[in-house]
Amino acid sequence: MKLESIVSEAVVQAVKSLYGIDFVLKDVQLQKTKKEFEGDLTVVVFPFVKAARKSPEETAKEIGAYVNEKNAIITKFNVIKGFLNLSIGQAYWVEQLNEIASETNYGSVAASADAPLMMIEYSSPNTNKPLHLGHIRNNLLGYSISRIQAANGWNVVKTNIVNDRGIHICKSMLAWQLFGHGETPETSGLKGDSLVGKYYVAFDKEYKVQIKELMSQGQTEDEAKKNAPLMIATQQMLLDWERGDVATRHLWEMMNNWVYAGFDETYKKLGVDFDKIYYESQTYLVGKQQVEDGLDKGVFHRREDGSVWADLTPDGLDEKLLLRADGTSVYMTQDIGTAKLRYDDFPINKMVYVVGNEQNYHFQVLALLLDKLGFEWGKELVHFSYGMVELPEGKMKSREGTVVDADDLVDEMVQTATETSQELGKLDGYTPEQAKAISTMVGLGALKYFILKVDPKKNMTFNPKESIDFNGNTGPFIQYTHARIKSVLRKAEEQEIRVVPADDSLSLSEKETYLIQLLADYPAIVKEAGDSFSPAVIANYAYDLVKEYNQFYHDFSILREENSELRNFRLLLSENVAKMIKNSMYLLGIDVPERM
RNA sequence: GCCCCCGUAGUUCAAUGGAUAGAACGAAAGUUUCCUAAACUUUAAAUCUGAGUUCGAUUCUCAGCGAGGGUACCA
Repeated sequence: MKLESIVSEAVVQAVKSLYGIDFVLKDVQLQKTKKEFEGDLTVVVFPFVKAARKSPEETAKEIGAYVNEKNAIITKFNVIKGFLNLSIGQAYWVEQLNEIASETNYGSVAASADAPLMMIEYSSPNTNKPLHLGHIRNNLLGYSISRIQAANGWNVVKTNIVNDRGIHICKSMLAWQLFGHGETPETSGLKGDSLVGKYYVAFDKEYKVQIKELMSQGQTEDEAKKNAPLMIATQQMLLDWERGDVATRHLWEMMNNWVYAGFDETYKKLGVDFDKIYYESQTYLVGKQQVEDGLDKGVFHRREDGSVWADLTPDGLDEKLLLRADGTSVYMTQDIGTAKLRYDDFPINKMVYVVGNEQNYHFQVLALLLDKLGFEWGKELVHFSYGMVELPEGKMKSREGTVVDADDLVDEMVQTATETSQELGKLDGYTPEQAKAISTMVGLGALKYFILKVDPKKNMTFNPKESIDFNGNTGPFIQYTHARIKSVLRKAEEQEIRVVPADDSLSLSEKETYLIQLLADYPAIVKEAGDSFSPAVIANYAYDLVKEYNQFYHDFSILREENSELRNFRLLLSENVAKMIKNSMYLLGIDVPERM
């Protein structure tokens, strides 16, 4: 049984016996005892003070004395104000360590065949420009949360909806037609997605010129935006695309294929993947059909100009456009169609959308619309809403060229890792392939950890001028600690020291028992990360563990310890710290090296 | 206008309503005949303002100030 449960139960029993009041386990507030006080686990006794009709100190003392006497694993207690600090005997900790050591995947719940299925959508790029830093956060969060939910016993299907059609794609296509002179990735040497992105920017540049011109002729800004020849041509192109015009489709296919090749490279570089990819071009018609069905059912209405709307004012929201006056579909139409296809394809129990918080409203609406259309799972969808990545100057804007390109950033990180390794002489004597593999791991680790350690709900700032650190609370710090432990374990092996279960007659330091306590926390951390959709919980845990271990490593000898039982214990402890580092980094999608 | 988020050391991030608000970077000072110094130790440094609820508020409520996002034919 878990320590927390044992103690909670003991306290409930103590309160009942001492004061005759019934509390439930949930009422017992437990926390790790702060470092500056003696003890392992602290009970907050304020909730019981009223029932006890005594001062907080007295109540704490009485409860402390009771649980100390009745429970063998509680060996000591002390009281400070309303806080009851309990010390847990080390026999318990040693037993815990042996148990942790016996399970390779301690803390993970394997999914059974009939486990519920969670589909997680992430990435969801537009095919008009390359991926940038915002997409990196999305991809890393989506990938990590998939692993975390799998570790919590879910069957997970990772999915991606590629927004491969629509007015934005037509902009790139039109600009390429007008200004491209037949340029291809091969002739330009550019990555396919970058090439297409170049024309998206070119479109915007020319569009702005046209707007300015029309405004100088006396049109308002809104009129000019509507009447600019480029915009009219783009809208025509979208209509041509929707009615299947061969030349338009051909151009579209060609340019999208360039983009896919580019995306594949970036995904591979980031180490993310998908089980099932949907394309908007294949789902939007299903969406349109769903909207038509909604019209028939009377849940939507058509305006005089032909546009279709959902009236959400009874739900406290606005009216929402579902089909434009010209009959073309919008973002929402597509999402409805995609949802329909997904639920036809998979027995989904929970649908998760990893999408930025700028779309909170969109998903509020989507949930309502799906519900109105009769999908019983509509209201159950989870919008895993994460914050924006901002630059010190503010938001990134792809049209203004202030975005941080995903490929460039990864390359820079790996480059910095390579240089740092060389400076420190860490990779001397390694083959170039080995050195490259380690630098890649470390560079990516730094980037991923930097992004994932932040609470996903919060906006975060990234300063491109200051490179991401490799010291302190960073991925490389955690990777380094793993490599360090592995080095010790290799040396132990060379000395033919076999690591066996620990002996409970040892005398352990506080640092050592605290490390075991941290290891034993892992299952609860994995659960919390899953419940709250927060890889940051895992990241912070790993950092705490590693920080604590490095202090231990500094203060104590492992291989040079003369007492062989103690030496064995420390090796076992180290081995399991390494295991937990590796397991927790796995949940973040970060690899850890054997040496660095 | 309306709706939603956010405001913690110089900077980037932590803190289920609980003890003296934790880290990291940066700044200052130290640790290496010793298992990897990408480490360890020490110092200085913060809850936007004002009320309220509470035994107890960074956390909850209200008001103010400041920043960001959304808001009906972009995705």
